[in-house]
Amino acid sequence: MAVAIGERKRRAVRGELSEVALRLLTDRAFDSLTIEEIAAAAGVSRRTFFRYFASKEDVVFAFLDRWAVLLAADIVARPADEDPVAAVQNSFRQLTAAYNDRALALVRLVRETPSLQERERINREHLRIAVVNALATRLGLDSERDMRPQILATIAFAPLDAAMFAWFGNRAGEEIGRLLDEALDTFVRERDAMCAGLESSTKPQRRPRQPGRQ
Amino acid sequence: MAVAIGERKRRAVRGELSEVALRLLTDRAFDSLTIEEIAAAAGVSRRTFFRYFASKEDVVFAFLDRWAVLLAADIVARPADEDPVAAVQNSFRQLTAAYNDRALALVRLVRETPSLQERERINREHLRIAVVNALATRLGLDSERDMRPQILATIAFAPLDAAMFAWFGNRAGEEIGRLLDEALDTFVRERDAMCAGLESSTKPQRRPRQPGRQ
DNA sequence: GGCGATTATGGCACAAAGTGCCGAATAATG
DNA sequence: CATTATTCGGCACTTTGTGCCATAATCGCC
Repeated sequence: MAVAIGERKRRAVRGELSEVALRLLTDRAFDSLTIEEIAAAAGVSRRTFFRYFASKEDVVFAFLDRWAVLLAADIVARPADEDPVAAVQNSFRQLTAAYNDRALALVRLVRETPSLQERERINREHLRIAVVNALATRLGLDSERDMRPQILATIAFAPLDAAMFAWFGNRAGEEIGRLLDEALDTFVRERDAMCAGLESSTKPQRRPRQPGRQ
Repeated sequence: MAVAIGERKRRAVRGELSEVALRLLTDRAFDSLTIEEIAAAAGVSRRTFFRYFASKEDVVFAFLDRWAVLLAADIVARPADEDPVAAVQNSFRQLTAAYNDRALALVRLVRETPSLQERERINREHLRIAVVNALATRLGLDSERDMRPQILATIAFAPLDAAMFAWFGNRAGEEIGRLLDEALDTFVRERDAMCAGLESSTKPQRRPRQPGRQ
């Protein structure tokens, strides 16, 4: 039986398709580029394209997905004694530092294409879930029953989100690492005011029963 | 000129379309339901459907969008002296209390339909942006230059997200208000540990320059 | 109420995504 | 070389979403 060592060839074709599509996308808008053209430029048929990518968006995220996987893996692999929230920060800092120009151009493309933004949102959600599970594992908690991993993940992402948002917005020129520094600084300096306000205003309204589980 | 008091009729048709679609969706899966059927059941043509809704998803979110708008408006309209983070909590608590069964069934539908989940993500993003702007206005800050509104919004959403996630997940039976209480409680009790860990681990690594703005 | 203008509607055609199916080319195995 | 599995290409089909135009409903006005 020809049991398909074609796994190697399959990768090659997939890479070629990505390559061609990304090259075409430097000139054209994502929506105006049809799969017909991508397939033709790569020398395969439209039908074959769909055997390698489930959708037009996939051909762009073939790169970006890898980045997210890398980040998640790095977070999980960090030393167990490191603070979980800090671990997320450090992994992020490390991977953004290694960002090459091509990935940066891709991020730009995603930012100005609605259908790609959707995929990015899904990616972020997956990443978040991965982080939640990683944090739960570190703390020895069940993320299905205990809310702490969820809360911790949100806290960890807060400075990241703020930095990314500023970068995507009107501060694209600045370095992402510096923006993250600023976001962390803001977070640390403002935390007392935040928590104080939250505490004083919600507690008198309704006394939450103490959750029984430890 | 027939300047179209048809605004009234337009609303009626839109409502009818929504009504019909939602009724059909109690039996059928979202993906298997075609616009052709919705239009036929409502007594209009497929082409006319697209004059009232831009996509099949819109017909579901005609209801859900209103809820998000209400929440955003309620947050903005809260007394100015109330703590911003607490304001978000209280608005959310108030609106979820008024959640009727239909909206609940809709949320279920969204949860089990990928294409609708996508729209929900967009909704959340819009809501978040609205909250950021509302917080910026309260604090007299420019959300384009200052990261504090971003950070505050994330903090405010953290317990909400945790509560919603638990509710959507394996604790759908419990009351959403109680879950929010638990999330808030967790947040308040854990905040010191979180911030301590974050501080000690990031600062020695790279000293962020103090941002100049006050 | 009738008439001209505006607006909504329906039908048609069309592009493009995505999928199922089948025959042909291709490559591995004996 | 022959067989057999796998991939590829082409074709047809469904569905979404949009542009265009003729027709029917509606409105303002006389």
